[in-house]
Amino acid sequence: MTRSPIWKSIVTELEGDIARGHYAPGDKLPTEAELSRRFGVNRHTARRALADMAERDVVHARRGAGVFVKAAPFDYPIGERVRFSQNARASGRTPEKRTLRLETRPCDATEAKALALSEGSPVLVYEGLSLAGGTAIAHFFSVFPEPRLPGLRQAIEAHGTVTEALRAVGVPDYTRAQTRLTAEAATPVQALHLTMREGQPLLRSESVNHGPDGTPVEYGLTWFAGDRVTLTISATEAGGRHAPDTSTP
Amino acid sequence: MTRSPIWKSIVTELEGDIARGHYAPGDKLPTEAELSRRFGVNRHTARRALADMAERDVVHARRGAGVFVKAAPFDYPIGERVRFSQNARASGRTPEKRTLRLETRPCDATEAKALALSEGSPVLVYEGLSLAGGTAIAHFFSVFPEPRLPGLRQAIEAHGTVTEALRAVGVPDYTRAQTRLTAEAATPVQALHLTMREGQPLLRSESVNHGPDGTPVEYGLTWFAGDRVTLTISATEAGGRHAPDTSTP
DNA sequence: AAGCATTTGTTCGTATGTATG
DNA sequence: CCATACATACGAACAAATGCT
Repeated sequence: MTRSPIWKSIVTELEGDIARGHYAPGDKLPTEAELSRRFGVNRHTARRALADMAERDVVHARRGAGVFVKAAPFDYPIGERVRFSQNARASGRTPEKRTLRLETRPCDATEAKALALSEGSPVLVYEGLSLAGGTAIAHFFSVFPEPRLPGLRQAIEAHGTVTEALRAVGVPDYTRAQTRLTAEAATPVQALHLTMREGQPLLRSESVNHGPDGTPVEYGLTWFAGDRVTLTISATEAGGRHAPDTSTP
Repeated sequence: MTRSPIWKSIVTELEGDIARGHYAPGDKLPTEAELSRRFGVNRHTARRALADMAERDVVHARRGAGVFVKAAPFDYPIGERVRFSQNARASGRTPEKRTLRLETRPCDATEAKALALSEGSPVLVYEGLSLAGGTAIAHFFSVFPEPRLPGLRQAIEAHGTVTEALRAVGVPDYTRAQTRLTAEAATPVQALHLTMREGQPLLRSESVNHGPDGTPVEYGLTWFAGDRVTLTISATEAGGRHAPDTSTP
C-alpha cells in the first residue's frame, strides 16, 4: 500500500482554500516559491500540485505573472431576447460598458443590406466593450439606422444600455431576428481591449435585431472572449433558469 | 483621365477564373512568380492584385505556403433539430463521416450527469470527423447511453449517420435540449485532423439531445473549424416543425 | 524605451521507495 | 536476492514571459 503523495494533499488544501473563498475566481495564488516554503516542500512538488489543478481547469498559469484561480465562465443565454445587462446581473456581476466610439457616418453595403437601408444612409455606430464584474467580456460593434431612430445617440450617452436607449426613442422591445456564429482569432487591438493574447479564440456573433413592427433597428457584431463566455441555447428558452453549477470537488 | 491600373485588370481576370470554377474554394492560386510571368508584369504588380483580393476576403495568403481561395463558409443552421447530413446536402456538398473511435466504456462524471446515468454505466463513444465536399468541417465526440440503446453500435457502423442509426434502434426523432457554445483553440491533434494550425480558433458546441419521451439519448461535443463554418440561429425556429428539406435529392 | 526583478516553464541530475518477476 | 521499471521527491541552473520603474 502506497501512502498518498504529498502533492495531492497540497491540492486538496489549496482547493479547500478556493472553495471557502479564501482565493476568489481571478485571484492570484501564492507563487510556487511561496507555496513550497509554506508546505515545506520542493518547488517541483508544489508545481506538481498546481499542474494537477491546471489539468482539471481549476487554475491557470501565466508565465511571468503567476497562477490564477479560473474564473467561472460567464453564461450568456441567447434566445429571442438578449440583454447583456440582464445576463450579467443574473450571474451576480455588475455589468458595465466602455464606449470606444459613438458617431454618425454613412453606412456601407453590408450594413445597408442588414438594416434595409440604401447604401450611404446615415447610421449611428456604437462600438465598445462589455464588462462583467470588472473584467472585459466582449467587444461589440453596433450599427443603428439614424433616420429611423432620432435622438438615439443622446439616449445611449445618457442611459448606457442599448435596451433603455431604444426604449427612450420609442422602441419598447426588440428581438433577435437572425444570428450567425463563428470562431475567429483576436486581432492585436481586440487582444489589447480584452486583455488577452493576439490570436486567442473569440466567439463572433453577427446579428440583426428587429423592432416590434418588424423593421430592423440594430445590426450588431460581438466578439466574446472564448475563455470567459459560454453562449447557451436552451430548447425551452422561455422557461426556467438553470442554477449555475459552481461545485468544485 | 487615368487609365485603369494593370493590377485591377489582373484582379478581374483572376476573380473571373474563380467565379467560373477554374480555382475552387480552398485551392491554391499560382505563386506570385508564376502570375507575374503569366501576365508579363513585375511580381509587385501581381502582389498588388492579390493584396486587393485579400483585402476583400476573396483569397488569403499563408506565408511560405501560397495564396488560397477563401472557402465559402459552410452555413450550419442549429435549431431544435440539427442534422449534419441534411445541412451539408442543403448547401450542395457531399456529407461524409470519418470514424476515429467507436467503443463502449464506462462513463465519467460529466457524461453521467448529462445523460442521467449513474457514474460508470456503459456508454457508447463515437468520435470522428465531419467532412463536407471533401474538406474536414468539424471534429465530433458523442456519447450514447448503451443500456438504453442496444444495437446502436452496429447501427452506426451500418448507416454512418447518427439520425438513421438512432431510428434503427427505436428512436424515431430527437431534439436538441440545450447547447453551450464557446470558442477554443485547436489542440495539436485537432489541428492535424482538421488540417489547420495549432491554436487556430474552433467553435465548440456542447449539447444534449433528447428522445421524443424526454430521455437523453446523446451527449455530444463538436468542434467546428472557425474559418469554415458559421452556425446560424433564426428566430423562426421555435414555432412550427420544419418540413424535411427535399430541395436536393 | 530600456533595463531589471519577479515568476513560471524546462531540463538536466540525484535519490528513494515500491511493486513485479 | 536481484534486476528492472515506475512514481515520487529534491536540487540546481537556465530560458522565457511579464510587470514595473
